[in-house]
Amino acid sequence: MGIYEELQARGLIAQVTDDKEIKDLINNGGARFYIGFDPTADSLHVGHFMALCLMKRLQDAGNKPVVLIGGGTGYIGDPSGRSDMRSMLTPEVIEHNCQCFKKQMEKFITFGDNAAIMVNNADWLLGLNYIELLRDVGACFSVNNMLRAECYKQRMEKGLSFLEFNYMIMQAYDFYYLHEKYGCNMQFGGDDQWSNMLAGTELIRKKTAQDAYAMTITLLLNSEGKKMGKTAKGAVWLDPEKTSPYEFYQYWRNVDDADVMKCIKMLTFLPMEKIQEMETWDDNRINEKKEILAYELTSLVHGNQEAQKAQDAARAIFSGGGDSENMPKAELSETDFENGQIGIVQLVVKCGFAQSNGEAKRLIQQGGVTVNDETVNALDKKYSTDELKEGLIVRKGKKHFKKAVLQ
RNA sequence: GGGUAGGUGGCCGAGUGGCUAAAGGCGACAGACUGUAAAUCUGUUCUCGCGAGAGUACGGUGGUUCGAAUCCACCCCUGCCCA
Repeated sequence: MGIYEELQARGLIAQVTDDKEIKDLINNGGARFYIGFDPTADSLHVGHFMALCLMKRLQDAGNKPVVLIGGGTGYIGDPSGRSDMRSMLTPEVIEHNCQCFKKQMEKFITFGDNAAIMVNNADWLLGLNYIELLRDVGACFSVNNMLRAECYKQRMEKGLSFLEFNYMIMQAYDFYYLHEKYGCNMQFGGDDQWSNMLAGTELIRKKTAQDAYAMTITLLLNSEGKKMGKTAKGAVWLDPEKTSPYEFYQYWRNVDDADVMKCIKMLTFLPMEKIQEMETWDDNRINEKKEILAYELTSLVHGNQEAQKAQDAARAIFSGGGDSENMPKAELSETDFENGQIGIVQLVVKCGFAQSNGEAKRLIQQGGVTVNDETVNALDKKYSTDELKEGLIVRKGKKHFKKAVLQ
């Protein structure tokens, strides 16, 4: 089974410009492909993770990846798949984000002379001359066609600035540039990128009369049709400082029943035979599947050790074992105490279970807070430094645990 | 540039001088039920305060008024129509 067939079997392929050519290209390791990442935040998230996995799969199959960091396109902001206007990022923020991306990716993909390379489109976009670009590239685009693109249609009602409208041209130019400079013949991306990617293949055809290809991967949607990888607090990040390995594990451990197999197929590197076998499993093994999913992904992102720790912690907490060793910790300092005591409200806030005192109080009043397995009802309940030195297991609701410890 | 409709809490959206910290819905959080699932039901959902209460808030800045999300002026942003 070639890589193309594997991607297909995993349900990853959404749209392709030419399935025969692409199959041929990637199955034989003939693709020099690129995927772009816009530096809109200081860490990669699950959406990027899918793209990175795809990159890894293709690299393993002998293809050469080009990681494109959108240091230049970040100045514009992609309107695709968004109903609202993007806020403009400052140059400092963009630069910072680029650096963060780079660090995280280096852990993931093999870079080197004969392996993947990383480029930043700021290097060629920022110095462009407007008039030259208009004559050189702008002439190749039909506004009529652009307006017909799905990604803009949705924005026609809400408003689309010229700045954002140009994103497609910049992305197309990237593809053209990489094609010329690095012989890049393919682009991959999320399905919401389809219009932008097509624009690139067309630009290359017009400028060079050569063919280039594009393929999009299915967006990871849950059974309700919403993008996965989002929590109440925002995205699920790959940076352990922003989303701890335990939280990361728990996110996947808690996906809907209906989404488990899809996630395993699309995100993990488990061999297809194993996955096919899992699909025949009895319904009552659903939790086993979820554990596998969570473990596999945590291990990919944070390493085996962290994955094991997260799994141990989760098992200890939910199956009643007493081991609180690997439980996420909330570390307190002497300054959190008053007269050698800390109130339950402060404790809940310190654990990150509530944003404000008021929220913490509501939680307590609703019976949502448990300390060492005892529901706390009294708002004025206090704990001593001695108790905190021992460590208290604070629980919010059923699933959120922290071990509060005084250092 | 001209005309016109708008900008309200995380989102959608009502409100058009005091009874409005602002209906309703969605989302989120908690409780019950469960399998750390879904669905359902109940409660909560700006900040501080045990509480009475106080503070901040309806694009921005000023103003009118005892009192403004609501009225006026100017500004910023968005849709639509005309140029």
